Amino acid sequence: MVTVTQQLGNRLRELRQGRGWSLDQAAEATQVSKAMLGQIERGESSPTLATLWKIATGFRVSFTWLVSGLSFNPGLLEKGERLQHLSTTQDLELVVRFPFDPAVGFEWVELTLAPGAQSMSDAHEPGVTEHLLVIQGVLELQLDGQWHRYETGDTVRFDANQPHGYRNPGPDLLVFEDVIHYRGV
Amino acid sequence: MVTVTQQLGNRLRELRQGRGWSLDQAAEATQVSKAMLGQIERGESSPTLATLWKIATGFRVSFTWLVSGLSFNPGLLEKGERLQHLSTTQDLELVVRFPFDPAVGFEWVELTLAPGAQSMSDAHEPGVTEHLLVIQGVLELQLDGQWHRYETGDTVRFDANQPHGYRNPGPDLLVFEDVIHYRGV
DNA sequence: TGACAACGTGCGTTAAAACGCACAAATGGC
DNA sequence: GCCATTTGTGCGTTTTAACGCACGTTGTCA
Repeated sequence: MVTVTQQLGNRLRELRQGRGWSLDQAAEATQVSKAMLGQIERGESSPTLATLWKIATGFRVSFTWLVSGLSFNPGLLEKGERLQHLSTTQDLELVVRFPFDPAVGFEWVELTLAPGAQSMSDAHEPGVTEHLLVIQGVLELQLDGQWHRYETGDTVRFDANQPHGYRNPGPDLLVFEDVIHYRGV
Repeated sequence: MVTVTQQLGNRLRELRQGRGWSLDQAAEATQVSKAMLGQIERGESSPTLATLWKIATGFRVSFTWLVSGLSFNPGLLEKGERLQHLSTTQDLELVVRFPFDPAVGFEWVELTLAPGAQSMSDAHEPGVTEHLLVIQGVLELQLDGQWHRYETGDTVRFDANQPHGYRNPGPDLLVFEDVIHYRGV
């Protein structure tokens, strides 16, 4: 598990050593104490926006360049390590397979609906696209006020910027995967 | 004088209100307390990298998008407001006309050398370019081990990724402007 | 118009970023 | 081999980010 602060630390250390600067020199150039710079390089501190800006300025590097490329990198996932049961009612279960990660721009959830269960959703913001894959049972999806039927193995993609809903007509359990992509990149 | 934190605050408030979210909703989505979100929006707080990341994640927006476009904006400069005398020896003076700003990628300094004074500089990092304009006196510039002569009104641009030096052959005072551009954008 | 809920801000507390200083290891002459 | 300097880390203090709670305001519906 490599955290964002560690990534930034590595990047900063490479930048500094690539120029042959000592922590003292970097501290003078950036007006950030060398103790703090050392902690940031070691990933022991989560710098504020102000200090990030001072670092970028001191190194004559654009702020965007300094922080670009940072990504939430969970590394290899242990089996089921990050499963999160967000909401559990009697007839609906939502499991987060992969939580949202700004680096990839989507989240992956799995929904399980008991026979007869129904889940309605209001319109999301523009630019949100859902990708569904039915794993088990039968899914009925409402779009434009009309219900569409999908069976095991079927896939469907739709713009979530509209009211929509899922239901399980039964008689079996319904399980489907949902990869939700958000626009902001 | 619009600070970086204020810019971020405005951006965040637009993002939140554009979605019709309350501070409570945003706090639940981002796992950042609404008091903190309020302070950030008002530009009263300089959030850490970790909270910036949580905000981007909660809003389903890439981190880069959230912080891109931030720029150091000093607004209209009062006459001589930001003059900084960085080093003052007997025969050399350096005045910072415009400190480095990541938004534009350069800094503007003015150097004054007494007659006979000389200043040698090691190679900078690759991608650094200096632009000189002689205001007063005669400048001699060393490049590739060879001295070149420039008089009042002359201009010269060179790659600073090499040892170079300035000297004033006299007999008058030498004054020249130096716009130093750095690559990282 | 009064009651109620929702919204944003202020306040006191806690956790942690940031600083200055000093120490230990590494480096480099002479 | 020894001394002087430099480089990075650890420590105690100060500053401030971040939190939970409560208050004043605003708008809405009965």
